[in-house]
Amino acid sequence: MVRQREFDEERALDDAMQLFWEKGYKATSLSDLTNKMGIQRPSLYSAFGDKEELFEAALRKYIKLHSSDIRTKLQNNLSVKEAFRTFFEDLVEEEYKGSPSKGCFCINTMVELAPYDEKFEILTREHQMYLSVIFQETIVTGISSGELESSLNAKMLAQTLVVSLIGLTVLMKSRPERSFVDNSVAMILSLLK
Amino acid sequence: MVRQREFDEERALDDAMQLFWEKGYKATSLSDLTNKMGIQRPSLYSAFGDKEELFEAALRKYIKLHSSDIRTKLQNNLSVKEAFRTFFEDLVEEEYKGSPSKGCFCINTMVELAPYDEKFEILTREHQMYLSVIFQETIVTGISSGELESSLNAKMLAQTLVVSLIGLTVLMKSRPERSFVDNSVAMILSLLK
DNA sequence: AGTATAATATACTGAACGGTATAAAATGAT
DNA sequence: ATCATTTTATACCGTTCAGTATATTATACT
Repeated sequence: MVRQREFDEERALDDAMQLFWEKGYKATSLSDLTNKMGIQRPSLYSAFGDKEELFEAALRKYIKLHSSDIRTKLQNNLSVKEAFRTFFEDLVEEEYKGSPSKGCFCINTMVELAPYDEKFEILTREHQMYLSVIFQETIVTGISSGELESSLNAKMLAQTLVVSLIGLTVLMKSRPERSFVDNSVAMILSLLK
Repeated sequence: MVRQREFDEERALDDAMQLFWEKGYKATSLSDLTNKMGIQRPSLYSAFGDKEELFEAALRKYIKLHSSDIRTKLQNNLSVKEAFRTFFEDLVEEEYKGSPSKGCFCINTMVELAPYDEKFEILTREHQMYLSVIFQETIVTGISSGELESSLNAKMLAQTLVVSLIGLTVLMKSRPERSFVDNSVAMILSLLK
């Protein structure tokens, strides 16, 4: 080893993640990437491979962060109902305060790439399955503690919450009236009896 | 008027719709379009304007077809519960038999373009609102006939069903285990009491 | 039949794309 | 201090992109 890399790989990957997250795969050019990452083209290729490999690394990083973020949010609350309520309400609040957020990188990828590339089909599917497991565990906790009715089917309910989360996230991209989203959240949460 | 157009505009627009629906805006090139539509580039420009105008026309056509298709499916049934059940189950069945379908053109556009172009934000939002109205009318019918409990909030429920429809459509792009989707559908339908 | 008009087909434009060859700059090991 | 090695920076590659200029073909009207 002779000359050391001048840029922070993790920092550069984070910049790439933000860009792909915001604009998607096709709409993000290599010039966009090198500008945002602050590195030259050959440095990008030597460090991350081609555009698709960089995208995959960025998505994997997002999925890790997203998973632990959701886990934290759901566990940061004594009440399970309250945890889900603040989780969904914060999701909505984040989207409606000021300028729109970028939505979910994984969901964007499900739409843009999953149908045409098995690698991304699997990656995004496994993330959704993982989220449903986190949800399920949280629901089971609520049942065990007596907060939720023992008649609830934790797995089915968790899967339904994942579907609802996806639906809300995508719907909000069209910026519907807030009441549309609020009503849906309220009704979805009513499933947690 | 002197020389008449050699191609069927409506047919050509339908071809463009299929292509944009399948591949999205950016991933569909003008060469893809002229090949599929069977016309030359200048014919396309003179008949439909530029790529974005053609895309908008294609999306508007899809939205019209989709609206009336859903209206038909929901009204083709004596029981409201049964109508929604077959609607959602057919949606899933269509996706899982053989090769995957193209999903929903409007949802794809919500993800790819709505956040960056107000024209498509409005267009897609209004379609989702329209769908929720169709759903709401159907639910009200069920309440009036006594099939559904009068305590149901038709509007909230309809909006929730739209969110669920979006979530299911997007989730299926990652081709999850069928039970994941079936469970969600069953739980969503349980809201129709 | 001749002419005006509009729709074709061909070929081209400049720009942007993803990716890379080449060479200069920098550093650890000897 | 020199050398081997790897990262930089610049400039370039062929390809594809959306869009158009040009010229040919076909039709309706006179």
